[in-house]
Amino acid sequence: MKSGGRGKEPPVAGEVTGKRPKRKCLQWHPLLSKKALDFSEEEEEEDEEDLEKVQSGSTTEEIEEDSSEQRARRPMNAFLLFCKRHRSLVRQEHPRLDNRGATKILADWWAVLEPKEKQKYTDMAKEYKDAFMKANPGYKWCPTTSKPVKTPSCQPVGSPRKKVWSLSCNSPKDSTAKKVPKTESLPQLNFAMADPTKMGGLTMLLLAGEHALTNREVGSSFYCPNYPSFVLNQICCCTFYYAHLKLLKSSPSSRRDLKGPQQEWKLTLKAVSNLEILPDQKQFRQSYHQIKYLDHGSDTYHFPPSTHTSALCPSLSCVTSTSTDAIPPQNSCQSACVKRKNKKTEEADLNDNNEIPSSAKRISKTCNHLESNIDCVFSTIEAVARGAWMDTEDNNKKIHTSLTGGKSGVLRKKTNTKDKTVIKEKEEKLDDSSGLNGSSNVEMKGLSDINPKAETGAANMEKEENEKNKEKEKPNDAACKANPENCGSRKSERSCKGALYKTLVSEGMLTSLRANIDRGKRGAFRTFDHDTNWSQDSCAVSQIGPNNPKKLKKSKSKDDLGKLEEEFERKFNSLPQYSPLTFDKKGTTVAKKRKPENSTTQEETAKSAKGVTSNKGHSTEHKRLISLLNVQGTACMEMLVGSQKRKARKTKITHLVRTADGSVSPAEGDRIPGAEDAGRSTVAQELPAFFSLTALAEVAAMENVHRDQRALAQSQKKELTQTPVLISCADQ
DNA sequence: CAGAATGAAAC
DNA sequence: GTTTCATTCTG
Repeated sequence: MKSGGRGKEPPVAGEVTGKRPKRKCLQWHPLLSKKALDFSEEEEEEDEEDLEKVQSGSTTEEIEEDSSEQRARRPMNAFLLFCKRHRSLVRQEHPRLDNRGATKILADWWAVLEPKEKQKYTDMAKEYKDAFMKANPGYKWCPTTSKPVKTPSCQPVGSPRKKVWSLSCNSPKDSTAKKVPKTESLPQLNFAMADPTKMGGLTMLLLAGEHALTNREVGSSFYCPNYPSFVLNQICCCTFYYAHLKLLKSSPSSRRDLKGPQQEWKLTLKAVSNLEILPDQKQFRQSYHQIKYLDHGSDTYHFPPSTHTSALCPSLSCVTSTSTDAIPPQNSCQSACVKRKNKKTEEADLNDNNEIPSSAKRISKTCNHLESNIDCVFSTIEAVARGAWMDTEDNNKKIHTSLTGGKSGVLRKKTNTKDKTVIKEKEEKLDDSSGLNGSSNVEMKGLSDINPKAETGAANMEKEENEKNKEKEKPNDAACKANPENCGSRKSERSCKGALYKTLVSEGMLTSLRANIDRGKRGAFRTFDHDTNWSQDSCAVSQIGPNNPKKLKKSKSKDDLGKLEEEFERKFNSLPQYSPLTFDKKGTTVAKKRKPENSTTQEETAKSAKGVTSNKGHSTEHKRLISLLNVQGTACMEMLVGSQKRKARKTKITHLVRTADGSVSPAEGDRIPGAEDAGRSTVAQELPAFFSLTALAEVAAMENVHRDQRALAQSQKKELTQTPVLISCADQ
């Protein structure tokens, strides 16, 4: 029954039931519309040229006038802007929270935000919308049913996730359009650009990815299908190491004792497998930065030639030791390949081995800062692994087929990113033809100056990494493009790098990656730097941007576009970024009983109930969970007051009947007014006692009864282990 | 790919 | 009133 809901149906199904057909919208791009430039009254000449260039550059056939308008993606509303701006913060604050949980928190934050504070966002959203509407005069938010729908694949410009925006260039503060010097031509904001403050470790990633490709013959286990992320982690440990060896090797004081990739690979394996567990936070951090230095190619740090391995070991050992027990010195990857399914099972196994109650252990683990650090590396590595692996797959049909039956984790990414990758390749070309090549890099560099104060030297290193990377990319770039057939399937190192990077960006990997790194950092000195950090952070982040970037631009014709993108980016970045503390305070004042992790708890609540009811009975499991819910019942009821959640769709509501004992049971046609709102703010006051969490849980469960089965299995499994952790975290 | 949220627009 | 779809990204 939910099928008609928000799930994106194939756009082709023109007339399903009575509902509007869903269509895939193309990201709106000013270049898609002749009118694109209208909104900024004066300055369009040069842009027009660029426009034509680009349009002719792309395969023009797919851009029909009307379809382009129809396809354009909606501009973000204020809340979405807010989300985009703050999601990473939420994720920093709640590292264990999944994205949906983060969204909930964001909603809560948004809810407690004062109108004045929201204003900037609403203003900007309005600007976006206005600009958008000018560019797409007849744009229909919800496309009319009759229009023919095109396949999603025919997106002319840009990847699904890479957006270029255009809007009038007034600052967010002056909501009245047209304050800005019109010399600023069409401003464009590439909204999907990775947050410049989160671009760290790129070179590292790219090198790793490179290695994954170039050395796959050597490490034959690379071909292992069904690669669990754990194994990918392993691989990337090696990759990591290799990358740095390589760097060492190429340094002036190059060491000649390594001959060829084979030996290097062996050395890497050996190094990785012989590591000891060194869960020392300081050491880890140190090593981490050492690696960065290395990666960065800085001369300021030299490993003693004979001890470089041990110098690098700590970080590696941290990674490997968390992810696995001792690895056999040889064939570590191969053995690992069949060993474990994923990181989580992995953890479980570890816990079992140690005979520590898993919940207890998790609790302590969760609160362990060291884990944050490790996690951040894990994330990094995993991101690399996925990207690299994907590229490898792209590049090699053999692999592709072998992987087809692979595990969902890997596969998902693959399929998900594949067409995107193709599109991006296209886009890349397009950028070239329009002379835009490198603009993003330039922008990145410029924007990378916008570092929050929290950023330390590491950030600077990363900034420089970006520069370096920019230069590194060029030569191979040409090589890639020389071969037209390469588009869509990777053939060169560079394209792999590029694809890896782009994949990371498009998937938000870099953001989360960097967020993870920050998370690690923050975790390390959270106690003392938290407050000060955030107190100035909000606006400090924003202001720095505008100055530097301009100088960094070298390309002339793309200067405008680059500038514009930059302008948009700046604008977005200039949106206030509120400290989690702010919301905590607000939260306590607005809703007294709000708990830090309430959203999570609720989510878990629903999850748990969902999983349980599939059993059709009130198992002990069920009882446990219900009681667990009731324990927090009061608090949760209070918590619900704070946020104003959207009413559930009627079609999604399983109607409820209140029974004599006050519990709620589902019934088909007989809904008590307000029952559907049991979880909503307004009703909470009116029905304080009747709708216990048990009831809510059941409601949630009933509403989800028809949902996919695999989620059930998953949640059933997970809730058992994770619920206690979440609760405990709420208290910390 | 679903989904978590809010909001704008179109039914 | 209801539905769609913008955002992100985990499961």
